[in-house]
Amino acid sequence: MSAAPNQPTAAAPEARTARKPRADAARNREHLLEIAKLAFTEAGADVSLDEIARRAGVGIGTLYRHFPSRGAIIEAVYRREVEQLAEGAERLLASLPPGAALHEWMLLFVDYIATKKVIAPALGAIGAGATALFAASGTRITGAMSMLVEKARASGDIRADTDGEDLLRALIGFTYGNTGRGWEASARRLIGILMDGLRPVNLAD
Amino acid sequence: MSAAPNQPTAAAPEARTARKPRADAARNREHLLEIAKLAFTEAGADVSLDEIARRAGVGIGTLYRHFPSRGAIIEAVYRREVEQLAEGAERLLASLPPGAALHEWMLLFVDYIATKKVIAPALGAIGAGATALFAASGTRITGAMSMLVEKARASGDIRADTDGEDLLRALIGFTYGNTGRGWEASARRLIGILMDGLRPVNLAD
DNA sequence: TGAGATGCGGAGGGCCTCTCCGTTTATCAA
DNA sequence: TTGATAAACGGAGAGGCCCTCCGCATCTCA
Repeated sequence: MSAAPNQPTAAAPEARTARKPRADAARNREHLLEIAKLAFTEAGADVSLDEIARRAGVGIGTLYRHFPSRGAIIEAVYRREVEQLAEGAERLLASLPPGAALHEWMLLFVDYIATKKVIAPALGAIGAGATALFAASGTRITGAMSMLVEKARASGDIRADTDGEDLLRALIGFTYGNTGRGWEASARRLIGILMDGLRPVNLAD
Repeated sequence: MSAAPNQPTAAAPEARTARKPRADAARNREHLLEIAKLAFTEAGADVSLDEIARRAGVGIGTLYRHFPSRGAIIEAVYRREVEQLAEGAERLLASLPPGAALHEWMLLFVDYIATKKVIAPALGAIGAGATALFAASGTRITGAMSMLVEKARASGDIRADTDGEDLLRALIGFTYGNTGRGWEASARRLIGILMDGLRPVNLAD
């Protein structure tokens, strides 16, 4: 390969993502992920990709350029869920008192589990890499939870002896075994009770 | 229930299965399960059913009469694995000293996990009932393990303070997290070490 | 041994995944 | 502003898979 400089003359603004994603392409990609998540949760992990493309209002070719296989789009949806959940912690902390942020974030967690439940089997079928993917997402989520708990303890919104990992285990317990219809409502109720229990001991009472 | 005798005149040999499975049908069913297990473990849980039928040397219609859906055959293979593992405990106890039987059975367990790893994602996709199925199989396996440990303790082949559930947890630990190539060999080595550690304390040493 | 029940095989319909390529559209230099 | 050009779009179609259906073969029992 010769070293022909086929780059543009000026140094392009590299700070975006890679080089220059066309505007419509970025929009379509994001929109596809949004629609795909809805489709997966509503109709199960084996929705046809034709249907996702149709619902998103794009051609099937467009879907396949962005996600070259069924596994790729499932994995992308899952990654996006984890990312949104982790970012949600920071967003909530910026606009709410730490205790309320923790409460809201645990409710977000219920939605996360809802999609994870649907997607996990399909991801498992992909096989290689799925374990590593789950491990990475676990770390990301543990980190978010730790940050929330730390801030809420520092502000005195929750008891000083609260442990982030304990809380995460409780959340998993609230959501994981439940298979019946109302499991999401049940989980939300339990989160409310848990938050009540986390209130610091009030010496004035 | 009234006692209307719609049975054949003589008391038929009911001990087989239900009423009268035709010989060739029973043969085909068993053979299909055997081939299906091989196909699943070799080529993953998404082998085409056409291929399973072809490998088994029967028509696709035959496969579908015995197992009306993809889920049905996967579940049947899994049930058969559990059953063979549980029966293996009794078979081994009948032909070996209890300690050796326990050792051999734990090696069988490695094979069981190997197929379970492949099949679990596909079973998960079936959704309803999968949880109950796993629970039932867990009970069956725990029972087999308890029996083996009890006999081996009674005969003095292993230490008297051995706990069956501990051993099962150890086995799961040996096999579950491992995803790399050589995990089966590793598990077998660990089982050997575990058995060494289970030898009763020899006062004469 | 023969009649009827039971099981077998595989062609084919319908759906799904993924590829390929002509057409459309965004970007950028002049 | 205006072309020129590279990037992205759309959808027809190939190939494969799941499952059904039904005429034929085989087993079972009187």
